[in-house]
Amino acid sequence: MDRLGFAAAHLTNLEFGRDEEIIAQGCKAAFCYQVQSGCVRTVRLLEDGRRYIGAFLLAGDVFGWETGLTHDFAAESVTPVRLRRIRLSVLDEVADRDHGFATLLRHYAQAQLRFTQSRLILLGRKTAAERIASFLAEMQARLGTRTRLLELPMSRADMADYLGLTIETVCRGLSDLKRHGTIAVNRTRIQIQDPQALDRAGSDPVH
Amino acid sequence: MDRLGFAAAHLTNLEFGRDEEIIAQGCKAAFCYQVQSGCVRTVRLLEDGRRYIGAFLLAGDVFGWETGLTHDFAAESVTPVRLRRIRLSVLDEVADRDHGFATLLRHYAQAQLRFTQSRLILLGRKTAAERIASFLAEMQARLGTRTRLLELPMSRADMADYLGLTIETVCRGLSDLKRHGTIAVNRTRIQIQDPQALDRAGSDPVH
DNA sequence: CGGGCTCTTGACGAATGTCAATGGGTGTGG
DNA sequence: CCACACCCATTGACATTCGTCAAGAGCCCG
Repeated sequence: MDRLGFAAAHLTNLEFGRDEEIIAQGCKAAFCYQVQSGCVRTVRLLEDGRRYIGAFLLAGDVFGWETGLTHDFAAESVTPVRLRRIRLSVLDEVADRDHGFATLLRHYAQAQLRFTQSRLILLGRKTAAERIASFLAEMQARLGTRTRLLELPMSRADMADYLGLTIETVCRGLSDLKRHGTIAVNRTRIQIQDPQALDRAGSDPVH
Repeated sequence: MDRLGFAAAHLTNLEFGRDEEIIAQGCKAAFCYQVQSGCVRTVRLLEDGRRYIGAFLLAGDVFGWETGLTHDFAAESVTPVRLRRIRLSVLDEVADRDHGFATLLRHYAQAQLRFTQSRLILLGRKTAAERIASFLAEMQARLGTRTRLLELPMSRADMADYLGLTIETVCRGLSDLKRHGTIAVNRTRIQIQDPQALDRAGSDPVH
């Protein structure tokens, strides 16, 4: 999605601090956003307070474009973030004029769909321990650290709501991995000591 | 996706019986398919035999197009089905020539993504009873029966693997709804007696 | 140094999975 | 046409996993 840049005249730069609302749940969809730096979460609340996190967005990721008329998910900053914003109507116009860009958008949508589908199996069929291990593997891949030290941007509560678990279960899962010597844990700092054991614990058939 | 028809020269019609394999998991992606009649499921297996169903496809639905190089999910017929098949490379060509079709594809991908995301919250945060009620409501909407009689095409095992539950839990959930007078059950025939109670039981914030 | 976070751990309970037995329908072959 | 067998659905008893509630520890910031 780097070619978003060529519509530069229509881009607005924005900044948010920690834990601020970027998009309200259910509001009318007008803009989409690309993360320049920092981390954003998409959030959906049920009436009784249950919370679910649809995605964590990192530098380069785009959100808010998959929407229909309204945003089904809210978007909030996890860390301080810098964003670029573009009007959805402009995005559509550009896609109409520029074939290559339209193709890019379509492929991006397909990739997102594949990613989301593989999360379904995680939530539908994996145990708590497997979800946690998969999550750490995912984050290591996405944060792109060749080193084995992960600096997670999000809290345990965010992890829990992303994985369909509770805070306590996430803690226990991390502690188990620690006991087995697979990782070392210090708050949001995770040292991966045995990557193969981590992959095995996540039991990901693909990736 | 009805405009698939205008590439008629490249369409192949296919038929399958009950429980046949249409696409093998992990095979190279060459074609995509549209359901003409009947029901198809997409399936993913973990090594230890756990099974997950990604989607049920009904008449009009398209599958196999969201793929990268290989199909992450297998596709199998639930009932006897009639399908139309088109080569993915042809689909891309048509999208390159025809703006409107490219836009259609993109919007279809976005709609699928939104649907899949709302399934994440179902698997991540809903109880067994809520999942079952949501499923029945979904099927009623998709089968488009104005009457309140549902003829489910799939077995309890399929429902369970779609909802991230076991067969037994699905049965118990249906029995509970029956006890409350919300539905009547006879195998795959479901009579919805109290649609409002069903919606409440599913606690869907959107839709 | 103290207050308020978040994280961690333990004890317990509830929801769901597992294992097993039974029942009811459907299809097939006699 | 009937009988049997098989498959699927259902139900019960029990086990396990995960959530809930509660307490305490560590850390960050004023």
